[in-house]
Amino acid sequence: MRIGEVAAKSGVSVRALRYYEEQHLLTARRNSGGQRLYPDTAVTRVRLIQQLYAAGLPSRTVRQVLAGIDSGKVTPALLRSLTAERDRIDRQVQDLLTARARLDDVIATTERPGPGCVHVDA
Amino acid sequence: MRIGEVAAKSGVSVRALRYYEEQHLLTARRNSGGQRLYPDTAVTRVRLIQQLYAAGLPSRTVRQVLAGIDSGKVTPALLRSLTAERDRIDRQVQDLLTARARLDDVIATTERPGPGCVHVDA
DNA sequence: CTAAAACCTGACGCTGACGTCAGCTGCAAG
DNA sequence: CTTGCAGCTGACGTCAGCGTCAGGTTTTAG
Repeated sequence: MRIGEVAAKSGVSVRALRYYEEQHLLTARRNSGGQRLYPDTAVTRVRLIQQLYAAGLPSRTVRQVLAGIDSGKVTPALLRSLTAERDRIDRQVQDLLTARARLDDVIATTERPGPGCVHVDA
Repeated sequence: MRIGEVAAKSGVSVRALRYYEEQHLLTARRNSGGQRLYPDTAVTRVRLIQQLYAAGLPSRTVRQVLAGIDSGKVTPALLRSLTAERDRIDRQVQDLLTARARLDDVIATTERPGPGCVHVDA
């Protein structure tokens, strides 16, 4: 597969794929003309990269995770890093739910008019 | 209260407070020397700002939310904006939980050794 | 064979929420 | 009075994940 097809199938831009290569997240063979050739598994790998990015992992950590998966073994250092990220994700989910509740407060004051009084305390 | 105390009590930097003023999220009186003077309520307001930022709202939207709270009324346009943000938050939480599950996969392969086989499909 | 896609490598631009430095002023303490 | 921290206003730096040209090559369709 060439880069355009991988981009289409994985839903990211061609630029992003080249960026991933720069960051050593994704490698590709080259044909005689210098164009990148990807195996079919690249599509899933890209989707995984996107998911990890969506979780706020920096490319450095994504690289470590992928290295762990590729080698089939996870170093203790990576393990600590992963559990730390997992905990961070849990906190972030809590933050999001808190903010969500705040938004609902504001939304509710409109739907139920009257002396609009959003709880702003602590 | 002067800016340093607000920063300490709300857990953000002095720079951030001045930035909030630039963005019209937070106003302050000035003393004769030009220094900012904040009411006690500023601390709670700053925490609210932080929570909304943590949810990924851009300062433009935060400004609208604060305006809505300050005036006690929410315009239909803001309401649409808020529900859109709320839906975005819901999607983001889902993404985070998905990524969290992936991290758990990787973590699990280590704790239970063997032919390490993380599900990377779709 | 030729035109049009698709691909290539740089390299600069963008966005947002601040960090940080420079150079100056205000203010409370000894 | 003076020392020294706290505050002030610009204004440029940062970082990440790409977007977007520019200018040239390779592949594909007709």
